[in-house]
Amino acid sequence: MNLTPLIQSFVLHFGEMGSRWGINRTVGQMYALLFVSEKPLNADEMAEALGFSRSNVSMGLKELESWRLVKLQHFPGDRREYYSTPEDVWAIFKTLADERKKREVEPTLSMLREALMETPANEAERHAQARMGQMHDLIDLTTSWFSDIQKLDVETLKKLMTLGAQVQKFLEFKQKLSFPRVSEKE
Amino acid sequence: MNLTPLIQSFVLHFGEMGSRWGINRTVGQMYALLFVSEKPLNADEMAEALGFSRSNVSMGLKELESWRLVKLQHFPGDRREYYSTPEDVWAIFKTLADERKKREVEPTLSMLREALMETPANEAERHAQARMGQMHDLIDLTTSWFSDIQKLDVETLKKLMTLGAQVQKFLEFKQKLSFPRVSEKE
DNA sequence: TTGAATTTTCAGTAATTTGTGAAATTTGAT
DNA sequence: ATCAAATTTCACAAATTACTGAAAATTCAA
Repeated sequence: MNLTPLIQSFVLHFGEMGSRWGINRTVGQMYALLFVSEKPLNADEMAEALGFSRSNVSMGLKELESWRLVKLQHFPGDRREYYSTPEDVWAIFKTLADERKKREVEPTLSMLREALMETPANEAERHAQARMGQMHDLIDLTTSWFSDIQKLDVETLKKLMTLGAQVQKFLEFKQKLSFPRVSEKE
Repeated sequence: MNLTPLIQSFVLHFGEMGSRWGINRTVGQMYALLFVSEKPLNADEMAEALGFSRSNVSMGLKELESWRLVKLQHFPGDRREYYSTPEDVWAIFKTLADERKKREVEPTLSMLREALMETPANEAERHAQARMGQMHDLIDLTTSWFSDIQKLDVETLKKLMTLGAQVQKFLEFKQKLSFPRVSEKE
């Protein structure tokens, strides 16, 4: 791996983290390399920089494309394909969240909903369904909220986050508007 | 696996999902089994229900304990250890988030901060640092916001989520308070 | 069309991760 | 202290996943 120590440590860390999140280590490294690269890279450059076989890079890029995490482009007079990552880190984050939602959250919600349709055969199943219901509601609420939030433009999102737990005050305020003049209890 | 089809499909799905998130499939299944179980289970019961070896269950439980995802308890006159999951799904979610933050997010932020301290040796490194800075800020903002939000009690949290993107209105409102009487342009 | 450049596929191997059974350790009742 | 019950450890085997090189397929310029 002929990268400067600075970039190398980033690439290696990212590969390591990737593997903890169910992403192949070398794919994580490829992504990290593209992320910090000044200019788009072709597969040979990546294979060379990371010390992987050309075919491994090809498969890794396919994987990254399926996650919509890389952009493909061409340069005039050069047949090779050049890859890069979007510049906007928030956009990247959103893409990743969307894709995980589609691949993991939605199938899980479907499975839970189907299980909840069944008539429980005994007390154990009745209890299991109650638990699945709790899990379903948590996932459902969390992810719909998340996609709501995602629709905000980045600047609004940043403001919201910077505000942090202050939002609580807003909720209290809203509460008062809905039930004016009610005593302070609760 | 001598479980009813309803419970079995939940357990299997959960194992599958676990493995996509970097969690050993059998550990995922063990967790799922405990999650839907009416009463705490001991290791032998789990091994029996899931068809795993006793030693595999032992290691899986250690793993789950390290994530603080299971509760251990004893019953009078029984030396064996019984495991269960917390009843409150939101509490479970928070534990998981805390643990992932500690294990993955914080080390990543440290790595990024260290990289950002270095003096860039050339233009490529300068650019890489800029990118790492962007990533650092996103992770930092997102996670501090998340831990702020997490501090809210569950009821408030639910209200907030139910509100969804309406929060935007709050932000606009706040904006007006900070700069009253300024013309409407952005 | 031909053929060189480029990318993809895939069968086989390598590496890693997971699971097991037997042995060792710990626990607690007597 | 002793011993059986319970749990943990760990070396090995099994299973899964990742990587490679060679061959096949695709692309595009001439």
